[in-house]
Amino acid sequence: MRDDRLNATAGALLGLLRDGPRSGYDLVAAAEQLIGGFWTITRSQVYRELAALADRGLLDRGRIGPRDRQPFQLTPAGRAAFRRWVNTSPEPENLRIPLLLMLTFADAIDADRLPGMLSDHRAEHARRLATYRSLDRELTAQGVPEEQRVTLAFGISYETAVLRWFDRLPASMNATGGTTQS
Amino acid sequence: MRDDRLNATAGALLGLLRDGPRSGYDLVAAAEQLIGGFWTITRSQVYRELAALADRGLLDRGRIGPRDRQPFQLTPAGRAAFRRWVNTSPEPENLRIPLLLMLTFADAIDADRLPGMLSDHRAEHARRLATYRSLDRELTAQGVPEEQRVTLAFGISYETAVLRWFDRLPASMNATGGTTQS
DNA sequence: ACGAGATAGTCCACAGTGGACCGTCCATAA
DNA sequence: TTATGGACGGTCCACTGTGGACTATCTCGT
Repeated sequence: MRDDRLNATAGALLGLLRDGPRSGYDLVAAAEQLIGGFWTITRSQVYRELAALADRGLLDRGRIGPRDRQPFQLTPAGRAAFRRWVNTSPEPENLRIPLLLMLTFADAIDADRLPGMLSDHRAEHARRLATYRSLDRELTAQGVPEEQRVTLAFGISYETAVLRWFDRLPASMNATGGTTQS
Repeated sequence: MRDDRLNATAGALLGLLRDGPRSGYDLVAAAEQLIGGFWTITRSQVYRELAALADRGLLDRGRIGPRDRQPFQLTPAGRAAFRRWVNTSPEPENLRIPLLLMLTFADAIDADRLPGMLSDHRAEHARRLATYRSLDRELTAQGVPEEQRVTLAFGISYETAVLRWFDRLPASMNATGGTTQS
């Protein structure tokens, strides 16, 4: 029995395919929509993984449709591999935040650029928080259970914390000041 | 004038070398200690980047010391490149959280494994929060200014938010319950 | 005198990112 | 009617990032 472990991306693809055959293109979109903010998969990687999974017999390639569209579907082996993967312990998270890296060197940043840099990033986080909140309200209204909104809840917690952090930066960095909204 | 842009890792290395010559090994340790939680650089990458930076004339290789230790030092061109890099706008952050990915598929996780998985991760975050807090107290006591503790402040905000998120997960997932501490 | 562990580096396979590029199909506007 | 802009669907590549295996060297405590 050969090494049948899956990386997280492969596991996720199998998981998404439980709902039925999809093309690589669809899978990218589905992943983006499901967990975009806290997991990413790129086109390049999806097609690479799909090919590898098909080679390992975990997926079947469907007939090529219009625009070279090729759906993939789970095989029984793929379904089993997914079940095994989803019951392994998740790897530690990985956060890469260039803004924090730069702030480590804040002494070398031109004083007149820093506030703009900060407020741009802050605005982006505020935008995301608003998006998450409105999406959460919408799903709640549609009766989507809490269990299926935990990622969204995480996003809301996270963005809220980030905004608070921005608003508590030392005044010396935050010359333009921050107005906390919503 | 050729393309003189730096990736974030290269920029960070140059930044760390402002304090004087260091070896790759030291740089890994310094980076880990400075911003370990929100930026990472691995051995392999450091040596790869150092070689590339030296080839571009941004670093000078020092004499090889004991244990093949080779220090690198900034050239004037390197110093200038750093200054340019640190004044570019930081790229968007990138968060990869396998736990959230798995929870997206929580319906397929064995009910008896889920609580353990969650509490392990929660405990790890609690540990980190404690570390950050104690380090922050220590640095504050040493008179390190707030400006040099913003990353730590971010860590504290972040871990606090994550713990709150854990504690508010639907009871159906969190069978063992969570006791918020500290 | 020796073994454990820290120091320092090399190398490789794999994973992940972003952009360039290519064709196809469809709606709509001139 | 045509053409054209944009959405769809995929390939390919260079670069960046991760983790582990492997080597050698030096230090320190017993």
